[in-house]
Amino acid sequence: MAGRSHRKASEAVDPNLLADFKVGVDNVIFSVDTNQNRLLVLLVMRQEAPFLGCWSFPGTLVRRGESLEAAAYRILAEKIRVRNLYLEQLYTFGGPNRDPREAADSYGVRYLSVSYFALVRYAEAELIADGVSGIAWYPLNQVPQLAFDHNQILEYGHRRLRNKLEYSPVAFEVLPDLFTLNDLYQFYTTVLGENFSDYSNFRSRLLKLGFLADTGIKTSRGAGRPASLYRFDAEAFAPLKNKPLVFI
Amino acid sequence: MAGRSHRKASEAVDPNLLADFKVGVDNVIFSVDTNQNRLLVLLVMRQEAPFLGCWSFPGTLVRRGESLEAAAYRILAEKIRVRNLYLEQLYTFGGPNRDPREAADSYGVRYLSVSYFALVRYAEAELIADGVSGIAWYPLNQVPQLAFDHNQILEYGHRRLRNKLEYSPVAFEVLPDLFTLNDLYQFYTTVLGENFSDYSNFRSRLLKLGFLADTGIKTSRGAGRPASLYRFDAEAFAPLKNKPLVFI
DNA sequence: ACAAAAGTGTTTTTTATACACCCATGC
DNA sequence: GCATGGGTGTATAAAAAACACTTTTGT
Repeated sequence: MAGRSHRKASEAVDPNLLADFKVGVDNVIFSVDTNQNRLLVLLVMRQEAPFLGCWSFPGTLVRRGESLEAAAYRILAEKIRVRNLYLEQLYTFGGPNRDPREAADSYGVRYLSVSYFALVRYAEAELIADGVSGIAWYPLNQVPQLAFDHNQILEYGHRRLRNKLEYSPVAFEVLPDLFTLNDLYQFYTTVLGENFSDYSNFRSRLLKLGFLADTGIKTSRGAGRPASLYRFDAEAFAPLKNKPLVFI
Repeated sequence: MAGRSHRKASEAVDPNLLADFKVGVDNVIFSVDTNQNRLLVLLVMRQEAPFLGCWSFPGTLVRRGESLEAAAYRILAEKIRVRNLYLEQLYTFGGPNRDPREAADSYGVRYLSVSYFALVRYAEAELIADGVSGIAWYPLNQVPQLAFDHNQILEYGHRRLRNKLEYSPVAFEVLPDLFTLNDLYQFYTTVLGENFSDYSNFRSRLLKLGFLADTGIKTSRGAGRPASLYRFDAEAFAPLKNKPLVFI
């Protein structure tokens, strides 16, 4: 066992063995376009090497005195203005050679990425285009080759979204404040796949839970009977918060 | 918005603003003592400052060229010999001032901890006592004040264990190779709490799933009818792998 | 009038829950 | 023979799944 010959002490005696890191934070920001039933992810065009001109997640390196989460909020605020935001840590990618800058630097600085998972409302989210850097919502099935290992990070984020949808009310972080039950259903099907449930059953199950308030307002989308607009009632949901498995 | 005045470019122009990190890896290693029905976690006594003499999770700093996971395996192998090991990333804690060494160093090196969640079999796990450092299994409800933010990490790990128990077969990573259905039931109750299910129902549900193979071997624990020893049949489980929600 | 979308209800099947009861062993 | 833990079965309640049907709009 290689580690045994140097044991604990070596780390104190020969600190040169330790890797030096810069820590980056990358945000996988999801949203949904209710009108077109498309799941979206926010990409920005890199303005600097490495991967100049490549699409990537909005990211930044962590500054002195700054917490990881604060860094995540910082780039987010640089790229997008939102009223509502859901944010949680996703995963940490830290293998050597995941960032080409490592090779160039003979002192062996490593780049580690702590990724965050975010949900915003499409209509409320105002992208901050500074005229220089590209920024755009991409439908999930049209995401191109991304910088670094960001395609892998996206995989992770997508899986997290699918899982969270089943047992937590994250859908209401992405949907507009007022939505029809069909909007909600369509969102679930686009994320979870066609055959997750019958609309009629989905509908009655959700309504029975009692945290969807009918505003009485009707909305008409072309032909057909107008639908009621619903609102997520956080108070009514509160008692169910720690109960397992409420959706789907 | 403070970030706006320097924007992206500042990071390249004034790299002093970036924090320099050492990255640590800490393992939350769980096991069960089937005989006493106790959920255990592995702690080691710190041999150096800071928190000298304090109990903590086995951890190490990541070396040059070493991946996070490799570092996790490395300390694990230094502290314990196992035949079977389940390991996955848990969470990354990286706020400033989580490590007292940061304050001492005027150059502002930060210490970030990527925690890992591990499961091992108690009977097969051989602790490596080097005569110098303390190492011990602690029942979860007797864990003392730990070094750094390790009590918080433990919280996270415990929650992860509870969740995973419900939808994945991790129990069989901690239980001995051969176990009685009662062992399994007891494990679930100690982790999930008394009232998660009736024994009889738990039993028939699990058996119906078809991946528990009865070896026919009987074992007697004092009085009462001897119990059958079962084995987890990975092959029979394979087709259920990606199905949601199989347990509890 | 009729197609399209919204919304309701009913039937069937499956799963969960609560127990009651039989079985094999040690003392 | 009886206490102790192991193991089986059944009756009831609840939830999931399938699907038929009504209602309200636009054209």
